[in-house]
Amino acid sequence: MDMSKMDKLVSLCKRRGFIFQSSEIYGGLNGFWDYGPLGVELKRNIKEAWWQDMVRNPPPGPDGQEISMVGVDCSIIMNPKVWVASGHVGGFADPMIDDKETKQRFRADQLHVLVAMPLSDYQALPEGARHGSPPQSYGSLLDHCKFLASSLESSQYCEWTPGAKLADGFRVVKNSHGTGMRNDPESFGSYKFVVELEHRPSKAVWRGAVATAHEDIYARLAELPSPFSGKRGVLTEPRAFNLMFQTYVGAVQSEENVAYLRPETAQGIFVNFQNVVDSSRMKLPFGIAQVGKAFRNEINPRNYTFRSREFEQMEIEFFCNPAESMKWYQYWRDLRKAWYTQLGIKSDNLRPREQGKEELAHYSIGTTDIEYLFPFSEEPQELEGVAHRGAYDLTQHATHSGKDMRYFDEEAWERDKAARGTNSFKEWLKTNPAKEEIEKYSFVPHVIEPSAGADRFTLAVLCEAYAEEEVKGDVRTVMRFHPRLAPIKAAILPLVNKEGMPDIAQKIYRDLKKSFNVFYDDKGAVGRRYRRMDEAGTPYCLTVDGQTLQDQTVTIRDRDTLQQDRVAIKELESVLRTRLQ
RNA sequence: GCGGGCGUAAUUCAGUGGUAGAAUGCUAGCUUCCCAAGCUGGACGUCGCCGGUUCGAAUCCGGUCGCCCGCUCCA
Repeated sequence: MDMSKMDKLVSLCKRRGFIFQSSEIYGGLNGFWDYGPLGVELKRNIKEAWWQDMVRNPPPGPDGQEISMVGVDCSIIMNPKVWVASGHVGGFADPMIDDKETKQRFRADQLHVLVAMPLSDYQALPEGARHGSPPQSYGSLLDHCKFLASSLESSQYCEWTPGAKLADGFRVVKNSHGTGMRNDPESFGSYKFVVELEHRPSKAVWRGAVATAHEDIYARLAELPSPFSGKRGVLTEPRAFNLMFQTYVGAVQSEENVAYLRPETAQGIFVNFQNVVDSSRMKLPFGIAQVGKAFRNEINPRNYTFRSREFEQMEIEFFCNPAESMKWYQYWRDLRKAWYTQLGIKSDNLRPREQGKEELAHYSIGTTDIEYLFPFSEEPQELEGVAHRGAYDLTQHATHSGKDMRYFDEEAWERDKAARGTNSFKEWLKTNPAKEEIEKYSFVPHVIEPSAGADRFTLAVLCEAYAEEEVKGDVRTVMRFHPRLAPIKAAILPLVNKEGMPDIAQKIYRDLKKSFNVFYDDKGAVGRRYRRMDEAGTPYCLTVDGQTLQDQTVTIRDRDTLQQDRVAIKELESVLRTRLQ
């Protein structure tokens, strides 16, 4: 037998009831998984450890101060405008085009087809529609695309290679790997037309732009040269890859009541920002946390539960004064890494990785991925992203909802108002103070977002825990969970099924299960029962033996060292409590 | 979505056209005072699903679903 560690782990998870394939008896469903009796305990323990350590009892802040944290639990389906504001409606629905020959795939909106047009027409384009800067609004974007499409009739497509020979008056200004689009109309002066074909593999500023006009432009895809080979006739029709799960609210399925299952829990926090401030007397800095399901229609779920279409997030949005935001960013980045280490993830396998500038989302000032080296990959994979999101989200929601998302710093105003010569902030505003001065008191908070994957961490814990070792010529498979996370905390075992041992063991079991998830087992030889508990990752086994009958003590076996100590029955609860911390 | 591989018991696998197997696990009883021991029994598979070829299909063919690997994707 030569199975990889990952194969053996997957097998154990199925066999012992950690993880099952969703709806397995019907052939499963790609990208969906169920947690079995042991898995659900493990995942609950993980979520509860997170809530306890981040929300109820977070460690002190960078200056030793108490951290203020509260939770919310938001609906999965929200007003669809939320997802317009967050950018998911525009950014998450990506039609893709394949190059049939080279098997390359790219987002349709990364195929830029700029068509010939007279210079005067170019100059007549709205400012935002000219190359180089993103259109200011969705509307102008649409207009721009339509305009391009309507001029297709008079267009001529360039060949792939820059400098390729074209008809008089045409030239190629860029190739696929060019950077920055030519935005200087003067340079077009000596040419009647400018023709350009571009494929931009990097994150495009014009996301969705051309996609919105695909009926017009994509009708001519067959004539377009492939950005990879320059060959015509190898591009497929764009196919929609809608990464948001869509549904309908109400019984009538019409365009007006389309809604989405949330692709992240974060937006529920942002839209409730003012509610929490108003209802809970929260003062900056403070955080709002949420644990919950999120849904993404991944193109290709892979690697066991790692990339699932339904998954659970543990997210914090930490709101702070912009002036202090970098301090808090560093605080959360370090704290989140330390948390994983604390729960038994070896630092060798844990890689914090600062994202490069070119990787960052356009709104992010900095992002650190906390990555884990899973056995299924040679590259570390993301467990959590700690992102400095600036004021982006609250500003977006302020713009789209028309609601004020600013925070008023009463303490700062109380401190300074005498110097400002008035008690009323509103009165002071009438004196037309400088913007920077106003923003000392009233501003949109910056946000630090530690966003962790509950299922990903559960998988990391499983991978990290799996171990095989040789004991007296036999292979022992043991899940070395941190005791806080272990699904079963202790097993209670009568050494043999006679002399009243089962009765004593049952009584111990009934007492302990009020406080811990414990397991009673009297089936088979005790060695076999120990091994069964090793596979379940149970840190302690309590065994009732002959001596128990004499002195009311039992043995307590340590999963990792196999050492046994004697403990009085009446002290079991406190001993366990200590050892399980 | 593409290419390749695979799908038989709870698990890991054997079985290439003729009555579905092994090991482990599970289970009942005996034994057993400490690490998958032993003995004697037992249960468990419409061979992923649908269709076709054939007298006859786990086996051949087509489709489909799922899993794995590589691309691709992962605001």
